[in-house]
Amino acid sequence: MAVARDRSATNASDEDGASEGKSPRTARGRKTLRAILDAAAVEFGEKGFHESSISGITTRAGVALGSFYTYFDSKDAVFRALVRDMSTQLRDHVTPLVQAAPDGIAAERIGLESFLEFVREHKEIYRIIDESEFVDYESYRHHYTTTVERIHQRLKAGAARGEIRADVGEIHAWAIGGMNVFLGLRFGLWDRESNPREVAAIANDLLARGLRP
Amino acid sequence: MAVARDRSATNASDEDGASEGKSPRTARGRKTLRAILDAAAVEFGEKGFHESSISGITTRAGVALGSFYTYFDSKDAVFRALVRDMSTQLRDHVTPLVQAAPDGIAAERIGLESFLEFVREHKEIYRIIDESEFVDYESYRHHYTTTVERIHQRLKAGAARGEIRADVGEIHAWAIGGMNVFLGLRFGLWDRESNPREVAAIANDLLARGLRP
DNA sequence: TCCCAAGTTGAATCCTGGTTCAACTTTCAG
DNA sequence: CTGAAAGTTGAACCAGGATTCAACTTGGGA
Repeated sequence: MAVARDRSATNASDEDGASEGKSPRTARGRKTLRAILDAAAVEFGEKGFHESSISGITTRAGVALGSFYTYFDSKDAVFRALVRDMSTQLRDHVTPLVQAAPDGIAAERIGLESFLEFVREHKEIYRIIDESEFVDYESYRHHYTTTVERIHQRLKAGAARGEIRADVGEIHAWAIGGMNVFLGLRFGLWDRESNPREVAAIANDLLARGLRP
Repeated sequence: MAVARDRSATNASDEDGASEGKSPRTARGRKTLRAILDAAAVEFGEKGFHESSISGITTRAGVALGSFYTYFDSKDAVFRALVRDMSTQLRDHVTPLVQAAPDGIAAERIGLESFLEFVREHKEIYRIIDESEFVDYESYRHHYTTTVERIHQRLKAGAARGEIRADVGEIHAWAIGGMNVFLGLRFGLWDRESNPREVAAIANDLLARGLRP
């Protein structure tokens, strides 16, 4: 839910979610921006981009309609900010857990398991990321490209350590990425009962034999 | 491209793509309906649901704006018809090829390969199916549920024949489904150079060891 | 304390595009 | 051949909602 988290906000560039050259200058402004971003996450997650309205966002945020335009240039702009933000939050949740994995194969199991957990906590993620395909294709492409690239790097690292077959490549990485997204949809979003650990274990078992050297 | 294909149009229910109780009664009407559906596939595929307009569709179809409402109740209604149609076309392309596979593992290879081919021929499919998540969630859920269910059935059949591990289940099916969708996005839609056969072979090799008894 | 930049406000503007409808044309059953 | 049903037409209507803007408020530095 907390969308604009504390960051060591470098300077007045962007880095916070605001549009180019619209960063808040005071504490009051930062508070308002955060309220708008959080409200937008809820509004977009609930209704989707097109059904959402700026006034819906500002009402939720408890600020006036016009204040929105103090921080964002357009409806598209908040959405873009949100996609970047969700993408970052997800990465920040998964990365440290994965890095603590004992080996390359387990890393993928933990990656999936922590992804499932994340989805349970943030049901908005699918609607927001998926809808970026239509609102801002660049963000969409960027999200999946970097996500899969991270998987690919992990696989190569595992291969270097001799834990994974030497010929792993991009195709394997995309296959794993897709597997994760679908399992997240089915067992993270739709079925909130199943146990993420079990799901991840079963999927990982499938993968393990295929990935071993 | 051909969206409303010949069907042994049973009666005046729906079965063709038109809205409830709006089926054409004459040859002229059927021709117009087909033109509208084909145009809608192109328009939606190109611009997405919200950027598309009814007038854009009717212009492409070469008919007047009002004629649209002779066959569909609303913009949503054509979209729904289109999702059902793409979903059916895809199934009809893949199923016979898969059924001719020598064994359960090869079936999945051929399933992926033929899916990649289909995507190359129908770039609209991703935009249309994906956007149904926002326009008509039921259709969206239905599409993926039935698609994965088909994979699941194949796996179980393979298991019964002893070609696939006996404990295959829904999780494996969703994993494969996700893998296919992502590989389709990356190597069917984005990169139109790569060879579907090779991609499918590599992905299937990953799977094979995990699926064998 | 005073002042100005930063921030807030919400009514008014503007525009897009879905949907309606009444007049007109074509088809085809009897 | 003929009339009613089916189909066609596109101008006009209308709602929703993004964006603008000029007046107003706040807060912190000098």
